[in-house]
Amino acid sequence: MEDVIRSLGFLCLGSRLKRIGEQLQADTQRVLDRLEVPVQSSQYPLLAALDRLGPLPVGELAQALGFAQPGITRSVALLAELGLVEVSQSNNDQRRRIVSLTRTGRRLVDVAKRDVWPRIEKAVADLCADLSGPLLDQLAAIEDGLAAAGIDRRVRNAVDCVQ
Amino acid sequence: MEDVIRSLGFLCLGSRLKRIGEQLQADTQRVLDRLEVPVQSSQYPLLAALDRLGPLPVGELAQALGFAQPGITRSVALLAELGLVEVSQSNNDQRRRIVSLTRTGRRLVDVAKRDVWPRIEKAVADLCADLSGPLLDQLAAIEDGLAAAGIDRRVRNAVDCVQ
DNA sequence: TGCTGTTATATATCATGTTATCGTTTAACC
DNA sequence: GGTTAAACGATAACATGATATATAACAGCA
Repeated sequence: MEDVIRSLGFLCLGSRLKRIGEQLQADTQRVLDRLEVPVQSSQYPLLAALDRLGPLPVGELAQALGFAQPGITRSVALLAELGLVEVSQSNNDQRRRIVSLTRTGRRLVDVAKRDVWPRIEKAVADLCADLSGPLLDQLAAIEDGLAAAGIDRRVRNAVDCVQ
Repeated sequence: MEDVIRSLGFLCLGSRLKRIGEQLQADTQRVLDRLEVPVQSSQYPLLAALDRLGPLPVGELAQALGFAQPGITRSVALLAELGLVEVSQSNNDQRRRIVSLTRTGRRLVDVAKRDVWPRIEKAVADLCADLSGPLLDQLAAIEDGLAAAGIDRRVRNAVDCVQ
């Protein structure tokens, strides 16, 4: 059956990018599920931002991640519920709420940086390794590659290899 | 301020693709809003699929578009409410519900194909025209291009040019 | 000092994708 | 032919993005 989104080319590029992005997130989620980490894959960018940049107020976190502020507020509330981040009032400006990693969050990030993120990054990099040429061709190659073996399977294969 | 998603490269490729896709859809939506077309940009792929492939049951529509079936069921209900598609029972299989364009839907698609889609496609194609090289570089160029002038502005410029 | 406008965050609501599951219809097989 | 399995689509519940707007705190100036 014809893949209409693919056939339509540039006209539906937005839908297509979202579709690929969602598959990547879902695959990554399966990797995390197997490792029994209690965080959704979509929350990791926020943790990584705090790791890289240190404690930040909500607005700057939104800016650093390129998402709208209400989404960040929600993510922060969720991660605070899990005990991974905490929020403190700014001293000199009562409006600002500074988000920082808790001790638990710090530990999770350190473990992830050491054991998990490199594997995922490598699997995605492999998927995109030999790509060249026009964008639409590269996207098609990624879709085909994911259909052949998702990120979770690529990570698992690499892990199995080590063991 | 550092763009963390961009800095993380392949690790956050999923989030990044979704982010770009959403901006493209939002820009396209603004073009449609100006033209006072009563359909969300994300519904056009479904209409285009019916246009290309003819009447289809829900499941095959989902397959052709590469989305999960419940999303298609919802979109079809929405477009039926707007009078753009209609649903009829299959003769030989009472489970299948065949979706087809109504006369109004047909007219909308014909107008869009003639007047709207080519402009959007051209604006997106221009945005991606000179790209080459590794995927992440191309994505960065697209993000920069969209920040400089979104799809809606590129379409408007082209239209203004004609007038 | 008190009014006014701006900024930072929270909340409400919507859009659009997902998985899991249910009821109905069909098909397969003894 | 009747039981069992599979297929189709609807529904429920959730995830994660958006926009619009309300609330509270700050800043500037008469």
